[in-house]
Amino acid sequence: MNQQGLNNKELIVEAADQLFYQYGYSQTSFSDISDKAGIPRGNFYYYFKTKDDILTAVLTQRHQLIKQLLQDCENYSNDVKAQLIYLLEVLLRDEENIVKYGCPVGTISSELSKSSVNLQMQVTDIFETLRQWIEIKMLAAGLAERSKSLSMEMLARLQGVTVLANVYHDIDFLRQSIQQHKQWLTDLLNAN
Amino acid sequence: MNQQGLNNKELIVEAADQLFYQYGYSQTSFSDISDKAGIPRGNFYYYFKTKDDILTAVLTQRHQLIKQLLQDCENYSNDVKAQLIYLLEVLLRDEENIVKYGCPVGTISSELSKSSVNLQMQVTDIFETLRQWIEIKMLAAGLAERSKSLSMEMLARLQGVTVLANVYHDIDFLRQSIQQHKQWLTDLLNAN
DNA sequence: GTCTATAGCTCGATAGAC
DNA sequence: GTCTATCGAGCTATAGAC
Repeated sequence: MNQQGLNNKELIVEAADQLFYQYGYSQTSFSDISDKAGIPRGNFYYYFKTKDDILTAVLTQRHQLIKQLLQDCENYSNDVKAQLIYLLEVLLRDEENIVKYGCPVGTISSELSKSSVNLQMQVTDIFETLRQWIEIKMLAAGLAERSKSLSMEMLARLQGVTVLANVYHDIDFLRQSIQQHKQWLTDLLNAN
Repeated sequence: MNQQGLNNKELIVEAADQLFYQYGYSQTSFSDISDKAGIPRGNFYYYFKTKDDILTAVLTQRHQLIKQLLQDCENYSNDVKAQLIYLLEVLLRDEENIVKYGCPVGTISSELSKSSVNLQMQVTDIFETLRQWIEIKMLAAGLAERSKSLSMEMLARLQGVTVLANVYHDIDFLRQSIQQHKQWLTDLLNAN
């Protein structure tokens, strides 16, 4: 256990999580991870058999984080509109990194769609967790027959804004788009 | 010159273009390119000094293709709305590959934002060519003060839809979203 | 211009001492 | 559980014959 209360396995996952986000999965080597985690290379194989196993652990951690954020939204308010708007803020809270490296889930999805089919499915699961939560909220707001397509539309808007903010490294565009998205949600939910 | 009338340099760029799209830049090796192009590895360095030089040539080719597509839109119609709708169709024409590998410009942008800053700028140029063309069309449609933000919004929509179609490998979602996007354009331009 | 051979390096993964 | 040493494969890039 170190100062943050993480054991070696958790230290490896934490270091890998950051490096995979900043440099991409295939561009991150065991040496990079071991340097950052402060754990010798050879030691890794006691905890993980392959590099893919490390990515699986990282993706599981990101999935858990998303579930936690959704729970935070539930705790934040009882009002569906407030919950959805809060989700926006929470997901795009880390503005600087989004502008620099894109969406932590969307970019790894993009990378994996060009190589590993197995791991790609794990990322789809994360999107599906988010999408289903949004769909349920749309249902609760009385938008029954459009709930599925609206959940997809909301995710697509988020991803699109993130990609462009990353392309142009434009934090102002990101902020303005969040405001527009809030307005879209407000119009959508008030009209019902 | 081969059957397609391409010289060796063009053959390399063509093979690299496809492989970078399908497997990503860092995941594509010289061997992969040489196998596909049918040209020995060592021969590459007569045409390109580094792997980055090949990517630069590929990005230049993709940029040229986008410029050609925009010219096709100009030739297709004199009506701004028809031109913008035609652009949508042209950009998302290759449905199968978009669902499998994402946007050829957006995904390389995502990969490069995690590594090379120099090459990233070349991708931003491609986006900027597209965006400026759209902005000019919005201006021509009488949407002067919103033309810049509308051009960004249109690109963001396209990217978002592409990312989600790729995440879910859902070609129907892609098609439905194009229809929605057309409706958005119609409402926007008719209201003015 | 075209090709073979290979240098020099880094990679993911393993073996085995402690 | 922890660590060092290292393997074998693959990588980008180069040298030099033809």
